[in-house]
Amino acid sequence: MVTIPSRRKRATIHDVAVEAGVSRGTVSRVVNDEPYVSASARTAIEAAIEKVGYVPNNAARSLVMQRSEAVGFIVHEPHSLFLDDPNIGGILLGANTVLSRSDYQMVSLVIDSQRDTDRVARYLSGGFVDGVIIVSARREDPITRVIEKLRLPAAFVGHPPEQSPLPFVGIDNRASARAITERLMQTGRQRIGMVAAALDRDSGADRLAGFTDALGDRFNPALVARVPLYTFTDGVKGMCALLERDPLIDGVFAASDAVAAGALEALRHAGRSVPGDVGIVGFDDSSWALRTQPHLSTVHQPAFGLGERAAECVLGQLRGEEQPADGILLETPIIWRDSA
Amino acid sequence: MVTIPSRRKRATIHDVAVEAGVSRGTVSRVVNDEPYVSASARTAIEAAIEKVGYVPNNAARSLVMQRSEAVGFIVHEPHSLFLDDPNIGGILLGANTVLSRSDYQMVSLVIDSQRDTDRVARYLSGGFVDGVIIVSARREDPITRVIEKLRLPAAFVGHPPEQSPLPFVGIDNRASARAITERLMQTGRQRIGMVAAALDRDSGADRLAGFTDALGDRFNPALVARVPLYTFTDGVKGMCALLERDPLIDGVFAASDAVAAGALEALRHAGRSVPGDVGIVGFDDSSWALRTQPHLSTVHQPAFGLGERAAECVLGQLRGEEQPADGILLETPIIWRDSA
DNA sequence: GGGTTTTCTGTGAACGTACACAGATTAGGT
DNA sequence: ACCTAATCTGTGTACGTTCACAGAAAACCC
Repeated sequence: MVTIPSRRKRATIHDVAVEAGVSRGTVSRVVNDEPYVSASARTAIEAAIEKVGYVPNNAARSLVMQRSEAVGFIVHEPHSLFLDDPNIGGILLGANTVLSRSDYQMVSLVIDSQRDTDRVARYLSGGFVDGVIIVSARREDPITRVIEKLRLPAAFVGHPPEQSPLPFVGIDNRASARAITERLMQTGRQRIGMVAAALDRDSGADRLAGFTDALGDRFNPALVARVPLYTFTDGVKGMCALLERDPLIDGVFAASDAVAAGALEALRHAGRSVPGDVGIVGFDDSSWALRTQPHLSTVHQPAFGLGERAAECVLGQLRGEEQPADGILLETPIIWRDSA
Repeated sequence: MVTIPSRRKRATIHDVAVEAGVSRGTVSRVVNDEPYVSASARTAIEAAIEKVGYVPNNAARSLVMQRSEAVGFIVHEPHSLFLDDPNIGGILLGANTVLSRSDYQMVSLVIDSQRDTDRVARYLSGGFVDGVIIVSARREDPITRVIEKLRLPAAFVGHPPEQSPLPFVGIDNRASARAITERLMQTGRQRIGMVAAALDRDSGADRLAGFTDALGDRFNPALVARVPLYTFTDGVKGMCALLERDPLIDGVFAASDAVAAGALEALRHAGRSVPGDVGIVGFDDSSWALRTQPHLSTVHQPAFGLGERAAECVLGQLRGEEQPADGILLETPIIWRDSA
């Protein structure tokens, strides 16, 4: 009868040591290429590693080293973020680029339910990551408490959580909204409205605030349509509402590019030309901006840069450097295209 | 002089034991809520855990348990996938949903460079994950070899890697392309062309093959425009090429919804009406499909379902169940809207 | 050739947990 | 009151590394 070695155990550093006729210590030195190992020992060990198919066990390593060389990238509310938010991919890649350069493994953790929250909290607590980057749409995030309690090096991206000492990297939504609204006013529009979205989030509220800042005395509360989400369909609805309230409206600031695309659709339906009858500007400079006809004038959101800076912030903390208590705000250039 | 406990060491199970006046074993039983522990001990231990702020160390646990309760989700070529591929988010959420239900932590690993490939390979080797789901656009993926060598439970999603025994979950691109082309033919179109994209990938090549299958004798090689990527801009280019070759073209199968959106743009520019002059169908049923005017008739790709099945496949292997050697193909219903 | 430095190697302890085992206590049935 | 069974608890070992330390060997200098 033949015994089937259905699942052979993984080779350990000890197996390599006996195979090469040396001690564990010497093998360890070769694996982490430290000095003070003879040429003969080195070649023997390398051959042995190849022969037994040795790969170091990270769990054991991070247990004794007290670190994992990994940084978590937490995405909360993925339904809205992954499927609608065009920035998330850029942030992710920016963060990965920086972490990769320092040989940190980025692991993204998706939180999609209460169960996920608990599990991710356990994961973070368990020493599987040395730091964490959080992209959250929520003002108050239960995972924030866990991170604070663990004193885990962290960085928020997008906008800061309420009442949290954690550092963050973001953009100045209010100033950017003000800037692009002023630019729209300079085109000579007289009746400017806004489709404001996601007012329950900092970003949404700030964009509306920037809009009113820009209009000053000329602000007309009736020309603000409020919709729940940064989506195409909410853009359609919001624009329809504005047209009903003022058929002569000639300028619109949409809270996001997706909203702007929806507004464009509503205007087309209503027989208005853009930018002829109505000038419209968006926010994000996402892939939406070039998919519409005409292309959108919008505020560029430096997604990749946000990811990079967040990663640098976490790496800095890992190196023991003190980080600025205030958040970092990145520049948001205005991209002027054809829609206004 | 006051000593500042700048970074207090994390409490261990041993600290809890001392605090509660019991042994490590009993604490362990409480933490993993096993039976055979008295009510008094339990309350004392729970209080002690709270007091010293104990959180179990996963690295130590997975070292002794020889498993990590985590499954990797590898995304290769994120530039094209995250930013253009509308399916990735759905796959990710589907996989997470299933894994979450079994209390597995899903960790996504992004491969964006050679350096990343090596690091991810080390990460997988190191015992940080018990299994892996791979979403790759590449036919030949270096990470595949690593996984095979490690005998790590795995599942490919999208389409199978070449010459690999690893199980996969996907759709039948060829049959789906054939089906929707036939549906387009049934609308009475006489001169049907295709904007074929990404012919270096299985999906791209299969979609073209399905198209020629459907046309049979009526296939006209001149009416196939080949473009490199599944993108909007390539769609514009491809459609322009088709219009040049046959100005009377009245039906188009676009290799993806993004390509179809580009084609629509080109047709609008050329003054053709859709679906009046030209009928057009896409592939993916992505968010593009409802953003265009008119909405796209397309092949629905069950992204969420693909993720679910891939996760189930990996979980099955972890439970020791034998998996079907052949891949699993999911249904792809045709969604008929206004563009044809 | 003796002493000092440099290079190389092996050993034991530690990291924080789970688990098997043994021992102690309590409960249950005659 | 005794025996058996059930319940509860503590101890030692193992998981696979890294690191400090102690020696051994080689190299170098007067």
